[in-house]
Amino acid sequence: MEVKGRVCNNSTIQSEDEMDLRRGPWTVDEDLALINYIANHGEGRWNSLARSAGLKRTGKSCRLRWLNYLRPDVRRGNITLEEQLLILELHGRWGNRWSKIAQYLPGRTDNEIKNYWRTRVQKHAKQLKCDVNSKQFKDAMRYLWMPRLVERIQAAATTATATTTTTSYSPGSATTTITKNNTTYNNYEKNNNLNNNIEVHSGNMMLSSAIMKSNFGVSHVTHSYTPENSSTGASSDSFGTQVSPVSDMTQDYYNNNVTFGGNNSNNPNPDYYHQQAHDQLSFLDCITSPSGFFPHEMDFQSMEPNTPWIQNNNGDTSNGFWNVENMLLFQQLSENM
DNA sequence: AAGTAATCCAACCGCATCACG
DNA sequence: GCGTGATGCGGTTGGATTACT
Repeated sequence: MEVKGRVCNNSTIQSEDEMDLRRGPWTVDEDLALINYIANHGEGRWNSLARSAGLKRTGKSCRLRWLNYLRPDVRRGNITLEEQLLILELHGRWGNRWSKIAQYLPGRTDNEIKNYWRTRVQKHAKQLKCDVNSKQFKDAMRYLWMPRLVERIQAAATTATATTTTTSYSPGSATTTITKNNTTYNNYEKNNNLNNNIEVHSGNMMLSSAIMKSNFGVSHVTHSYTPENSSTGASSDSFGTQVSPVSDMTQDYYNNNVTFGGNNSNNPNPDYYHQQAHDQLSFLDCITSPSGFFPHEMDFQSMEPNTPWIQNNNGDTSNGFWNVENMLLFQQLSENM
């Protein structure tokens, strides 16, 4: 698809390049051009970058493509249960502040989170015939959906085998420790050393661990994690593993064989995780949300994991979450509030 | 197998804010 | 202080894919 650029209303004469701007899906060649240019010159100054790289794209388009797709630390694949839980919680706190929420889900872009919210969460609201921002729906999320997610995370954690990664939680210091292959990493600071393969997010796990501890008496979680094929990695929302349209050279890039700015850094933006570490939610923040995440009256601990309202016929608990029984429970819940 | 509906998500748009001369 | 360009953010769109009939 090739679309001519718009003529500015001030009628200034546009250069040939500006008049020939491309729009629509990016080609592999364009991706490679952008990747190569950023590998050699770094990112920023997107308009001039687009011109210098020989891309007939706007700077905006280049920036978006890089940030949402080509950046090496962009995480592909399903939104995990932990991530779902975190998104629900953080959205309850900040609303549609997608970029802010994305800061707490390393590798996830604001766009991806926004899409998740619009497609999955709003779908549930639609099924309930209520507004996604209504108190009714927020309560349903808080008292039905989120506890169920916690249960499933716990279930996945306890049944996991072949563990390569453990996550522990230290209440006093609000520190999450990740251990992989006998190497220990603390919080985000060393996340970059995980070579983009291990994808445990301490922000998520801190929240999840905290909730598990406070609601289930679990103080230490051992968590097996294989992003594309694990009980927690596979979202109950069924969307397939995405294959990036990349060539061998791009694969080299993903395998960290391309250096950035000649400094051998795998991450073009080394401050990325430091910022997240700096903004990290505290443990108390996590378990004491402004809305009162788990009130004592709600005894989720005693809930049977296989109560009918939790599962549909397929055992799927997300897409089919709002079945008839859920609706009834939801109604009862609404009436009691 | 074919047609249709539903869903997903990459990309675009407009607006707000920031940085700089 | 003002103008301009760059950047960032949230909302929306539309093509591709998947599910359903």
